[in-house]
Amino acid sequence: MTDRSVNLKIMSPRTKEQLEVLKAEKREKIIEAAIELFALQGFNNASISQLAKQAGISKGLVYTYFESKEEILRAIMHDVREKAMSRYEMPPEGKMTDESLIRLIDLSIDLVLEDVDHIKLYFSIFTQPHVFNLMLEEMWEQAAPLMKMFYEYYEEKGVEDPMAMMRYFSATIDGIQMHLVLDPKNFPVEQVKKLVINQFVIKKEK
Amino acid sequence: MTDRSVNLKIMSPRTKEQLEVLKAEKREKIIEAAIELFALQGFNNASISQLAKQAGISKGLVYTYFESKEEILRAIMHDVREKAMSRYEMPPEGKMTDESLIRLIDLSIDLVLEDVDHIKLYFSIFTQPHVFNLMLEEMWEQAAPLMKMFYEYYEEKGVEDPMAMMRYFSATIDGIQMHLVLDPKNFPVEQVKKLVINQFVIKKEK
Amino acid sequence: MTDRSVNLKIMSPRTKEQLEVLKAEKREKIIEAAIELFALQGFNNASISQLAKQAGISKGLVYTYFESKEEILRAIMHDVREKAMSRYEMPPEGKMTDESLIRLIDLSIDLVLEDVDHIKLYFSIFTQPHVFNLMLEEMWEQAAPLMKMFYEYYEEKGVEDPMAMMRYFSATIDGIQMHLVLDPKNFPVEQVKKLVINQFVIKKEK
Amino acid sequence: MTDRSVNLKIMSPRTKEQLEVLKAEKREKIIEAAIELFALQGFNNASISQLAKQAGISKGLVYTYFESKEEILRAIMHDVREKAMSRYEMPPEGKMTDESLIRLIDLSIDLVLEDVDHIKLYFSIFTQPHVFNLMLEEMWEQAAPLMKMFYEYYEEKGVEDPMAMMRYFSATIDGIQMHLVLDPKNFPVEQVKKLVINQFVIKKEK
DNA sequence: TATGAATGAGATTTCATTCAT
DNA sequence: GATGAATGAAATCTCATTCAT
Repeated sequence: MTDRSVNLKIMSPRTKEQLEVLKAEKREKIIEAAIELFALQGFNNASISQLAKQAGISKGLVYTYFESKEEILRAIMHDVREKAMSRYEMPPEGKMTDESLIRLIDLSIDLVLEDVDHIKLYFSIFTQPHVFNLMLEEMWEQAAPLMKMFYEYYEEKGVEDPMAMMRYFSATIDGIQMHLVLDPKNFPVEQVKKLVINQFVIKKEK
Repeated sequence: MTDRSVNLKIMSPRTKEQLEVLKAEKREKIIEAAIELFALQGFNNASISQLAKQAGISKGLVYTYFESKEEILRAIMHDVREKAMSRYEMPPEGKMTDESLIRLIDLSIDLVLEDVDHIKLYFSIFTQPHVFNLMLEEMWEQAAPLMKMFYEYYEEKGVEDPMAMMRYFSATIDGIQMHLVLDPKNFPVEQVKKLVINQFVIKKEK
Repeated sequence: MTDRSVNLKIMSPRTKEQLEVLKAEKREKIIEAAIELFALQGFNNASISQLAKQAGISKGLVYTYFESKEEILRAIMHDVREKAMSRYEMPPEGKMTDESLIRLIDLSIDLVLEDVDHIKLYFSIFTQPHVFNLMLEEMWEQAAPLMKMFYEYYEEKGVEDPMAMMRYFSATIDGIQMHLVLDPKNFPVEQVKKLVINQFVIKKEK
Repeated sequence: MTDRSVNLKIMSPRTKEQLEVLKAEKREKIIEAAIELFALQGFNNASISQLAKQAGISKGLVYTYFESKEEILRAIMHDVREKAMSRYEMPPEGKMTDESLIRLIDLSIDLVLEDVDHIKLYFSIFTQPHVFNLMLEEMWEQAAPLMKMFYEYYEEKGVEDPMAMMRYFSATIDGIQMHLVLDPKNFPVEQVKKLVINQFVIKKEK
């Protein structure tokens, strides 16, 4: 007991920033472990015990960084979206161009391949009724500006029903992402990319 | 035949046929309740207690009709696929035609609309890691003949990469079904149908 | 419904005795099934469902013949003792003789061999604390006259401590019975019988 | 070093050694409670709830120390045998002597008297069909060397059928132990010991 | 900050017993 | 008498969360 208190005395107090960084790092560690575990076992079937073991810390410590199991989930979901969005450079002046659209298609497929675990989890969580309702609003908020751009893009290209086209496009992308997650090894990524671009990037103006 | 005959009436057990019918009916009742409950709460979060209450029976009785919670799940999944397959008339001689393909597209969308609850459940269950693995094999078995027909269809139409086209098609359909489930009211069904048909039904042979 | 009631009318009513006999027979059938089942699975782990199936009747019918699961147990125990006692011809004038003692030793071993199932059950039930207490009194009542005879027998033979001898004897017999039950095939029955007789039947008066 | 040092004291987790000790102590506490409870109610009829109450802990905690109800049982059985064996000093050079045999007889009776609860439980568990089979093998392994010594002992003493004698002896001891457990207060221990020694310890070589 | 023992609510499942038919 | 669907209490076990250290 005394030994330990002596050790403390010689440790210089950390600055606030250092502490913040440490905290963020440990949070990240827990999230990484959670993604792997939840993706493998499902959210409900994975226990905090397992998570703690996977992260190499104690059960109790998890609750220093997260208030509840659900909060871990929310943090993961947030991260995934954050990461995805940060990679996409929004088209200048809020106007979708052919090039920007092609980049988006590329990215929406590449992101899945780079991180199948995250996305698999994303799908499995996301389709849970209870979770889905929690996130719906936040998603629409994030997606709204992009949707608007699509609409205007197809409108300008003279597509008959730009709204339907936009919906069709986003459904197609989600379908491809889902299939990628379920069977990333055999999916013919490059050929499908070409087919998507062929269909949804409209080269000639009317 | 009046009072006396009443006294003589044997209180006899139900016949086997009666029991069979009653049993099937109650099973159906439980399944219906389960679909609604699981779709609302997710499979894991719904308890047998809740299910029993929803079905208007006692907890214990559930186990007269199903051996475990998982068996209820399997029964539902089986029903969904059964129902879907039973509605699709396979193309004659195992050869996909334009008309047959159009019917398939129609049906794959109509089925969802007719029974959003079932399909929502199907998606939410299906994307659970553990469940997905359980069903993968069974699904491929069912899907294989259809996939073969697609391949041959696109091959004959002179499509450059029939395999990719087939994969693209099935991903697209799944994406649309997912979006339908998530937002059945606002999805522009008919317009999207047209777009799908336009893209995947190839009218002119090369 | 009508058919069956018609059939009833032409069946002549059974006499009371016939009914009694039928009832006793069905009881016996249930008991036989119970012995086999309980001996195999243990009393607690065997369910009434299994018992009914084994006996070839319905669950509900069991309760026409027995008030509870425990009553079945008591009936079995009673039967076992009944059967054992009925085979032993008490010594005349309540005085134990060498011959009578030899017969008793023989019988106490032969009975086990003839019906290992019953006795195995008897041991497994009997050593359950709760059951044991229920039966203790009844057993002493039954055993008391015999014990008295042993005591007088050893007293008359001039044994130093007849009470201890009597206790030793009954413990020995129970030990042998237990071993017989646990391993009836390899136990050297005849030789052990000889050893027991040698020790506990005292040929020469003092 | 006074007030300040108090403030500095880390609320640190217990060291591994401390935990090990505490854990072992609590395990022992649970086992003690289990023995008492199981001996009183029987293994099957005693519930984990009752056990937890008896041990003064929560239901859940039982599962921190034991994986299942059965494991508690195995732990008890193991302890009983362990304790019994540890008290018996095996005869030197693996050769049974008169003195060693007398000590064994003494011990096999004294052990029961010292710990009727354990042994009562042992009998009640042990005669359960399912449990008995689980333990048979382990028991024979433990008993085999002793049995061999008995055989050789009686062989050397010129006993006619050493195998039968050995079987007879072990059955007798078990019978006595059983009777001791059932009625420890009135059993004439010392006198019966003498009778056993008289019979099974053979003083004169042929 | 870090630990993991402890809690207690709740989940799934079993089963003796009842009762309408 | 005979059936087995139905009940409901209770059993075993799990786990998110708390808290003393």
